[in-house]
Amino acid sequence: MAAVKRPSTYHHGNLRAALIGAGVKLLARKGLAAMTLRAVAAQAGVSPAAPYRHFENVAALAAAIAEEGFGRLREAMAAALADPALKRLSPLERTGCGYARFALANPDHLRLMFAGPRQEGPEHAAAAAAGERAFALLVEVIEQGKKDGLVRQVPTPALAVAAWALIHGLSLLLVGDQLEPVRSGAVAPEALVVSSVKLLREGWAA
Amino acid sequence: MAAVKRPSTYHHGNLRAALIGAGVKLLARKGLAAMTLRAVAAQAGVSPAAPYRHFENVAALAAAIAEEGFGRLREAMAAALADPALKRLSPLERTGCGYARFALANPDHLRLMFAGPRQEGPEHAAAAAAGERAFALLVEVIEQGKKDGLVRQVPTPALAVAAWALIHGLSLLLVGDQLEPVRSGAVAPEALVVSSVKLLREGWAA
DNA sequence: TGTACATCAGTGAACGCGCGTTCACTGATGTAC
DNA sequence: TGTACATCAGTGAACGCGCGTTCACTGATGTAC
Repeated sequence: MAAVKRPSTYHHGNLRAALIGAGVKLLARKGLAAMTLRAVAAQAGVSPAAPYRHFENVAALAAAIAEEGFGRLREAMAAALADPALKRLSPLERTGCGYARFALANPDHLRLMFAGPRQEGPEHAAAAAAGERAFALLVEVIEQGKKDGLVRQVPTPALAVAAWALIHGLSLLLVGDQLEPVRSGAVAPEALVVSSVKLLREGWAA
Repeated sequence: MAAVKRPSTYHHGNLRAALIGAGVKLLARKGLAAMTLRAVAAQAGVSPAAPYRHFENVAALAAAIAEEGFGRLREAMAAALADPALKRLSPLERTGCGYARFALANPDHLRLMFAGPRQEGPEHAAAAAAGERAFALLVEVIEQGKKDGLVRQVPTPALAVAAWALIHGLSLLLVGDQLEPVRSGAVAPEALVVSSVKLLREGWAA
C-alpha cells in the first residue's frame, strides 16, 4: 500500500492561497458584504487569527483577492479572444465579451476589484499591477488591430480608455441589473455588449 | 420687533429632508463607509432612533439618499447641456461632461447610487424612478440629435445604453483613480470625457 | 538513523467598538369645545 | 380667546451582534549533531 500523504490539520500548507480561494467562493456565494475576514477564515477552516500570519490586515487580504480577480479577468478576455464561438466578432468585440462574461459570472468580485480608491501597501500595489496587466491586453488588441488595418490611427491610450470605460460601465450596469431591456428579457447581455462595441466602432455621427 | 420664528429643538420640522441632506454631506466629507444610520442621525442633530419615524430601516434611508443623487445627476447633465462654456461640444458630449462633473464632485454619492443590486420597498422604487428620469434626459438628447441630423438612425435605446455605459464607466474609473494618464496629470478628466464621447461619435473603424 | 531543539503557522479566548434596531417615555403641536 | 386633550415626532438607554484585532499559547515541522 502506498503511504498516503495525510495533510496535517494543524499546519495548513498554503493558507495564503486557500484564503484567497475562500474569499472568491464567499464573494460568489454570499456577496461582497459577507466577505469579512472572519468569514474567509471560517470558509478556509482556520481560526479568525490565522490570516494575520499572511496578511497585515483585512484590507491587504481584500487586495490579494482583488489581484486574483484581475488575473481571472485577464484570462477571461484572453479566452474570449480565442473562443471559436465568437470568431464572427472583431478582436475588440471578443475582448469586450470576455470582460462581460467575467463580470456576469463574478459580479461581487468585480465590485471588490473596483471598490474605493487606491490604497497603500504591497498587496494593493500587486492588485494595481494585475489590473494594469489586464488593461495591457486590451492595448495589445488595439495595437494589433491597427497593424491589421482594422483600427483607425487614433491614439491608442485614448481608444483603450474609451473601450475599457464602455465595457466596464456596461458590465457594472448589467451586474447591477440597471438596464431595463435586459431586466425585461428583451435583450441578452452579450448582445448588448456586442451592439455597444459595434457602436463604438462605427460611431453615432450621421 | 418682529416675532422671530424660533424653530423648536424637539420637533425638527422636516427631519426626512434633513436626514437626506446629512447623508449627502457625510458622503462628501467622510465617504460611503462612514455613512451609517447613526452618523446620519448625529449629523442631523437627532438621536439614532429618530430616523425610524421616517424610514423603515437603514436601507430605505440609503435609497432615499440615492434618489436625491439621481436628481442631482440629472440636474448636472441639464446644467452642462446649457453651459455656454461647453457650447463648442455636441449636446451628447455636454451631457457626458455633466455626468462626469457630478461624478467627480460626488464620488461616494455615485458609488452609493450604483451600489449593489436592486431592492424592494418604496424608497428603492423611487430611487430607480429617479435613475430612469436621468436616463430619459439622455434619451431626449439623442432623439433631438437625430431630428437635427447629428445622430445616425441607429436604435435610440442601443445608443443610449452605450453612451450611458461609456460615461458611467469612465466616471467610475476616474473616481477610483484608476486611469494612469489622469493620475499622472497628463490628461485632465474632462478632456478624457470629451475625447471618449468624440471617439464614440466617430468610431474606431479604419 | 535517532534525538534535541529552534522555528513559526496555527489556536482559541478575549478585547473594545460601532453598528442597526427596540422600547417605554416625553413634550411640542394643533384641534375641539 | 382659553383650556383639555389626542397626536405623534422626538429622546435616550439598552439590546445583541459581528466585526477586526491582540495575545499568550501549542504543536507540527525540519535541521543540527
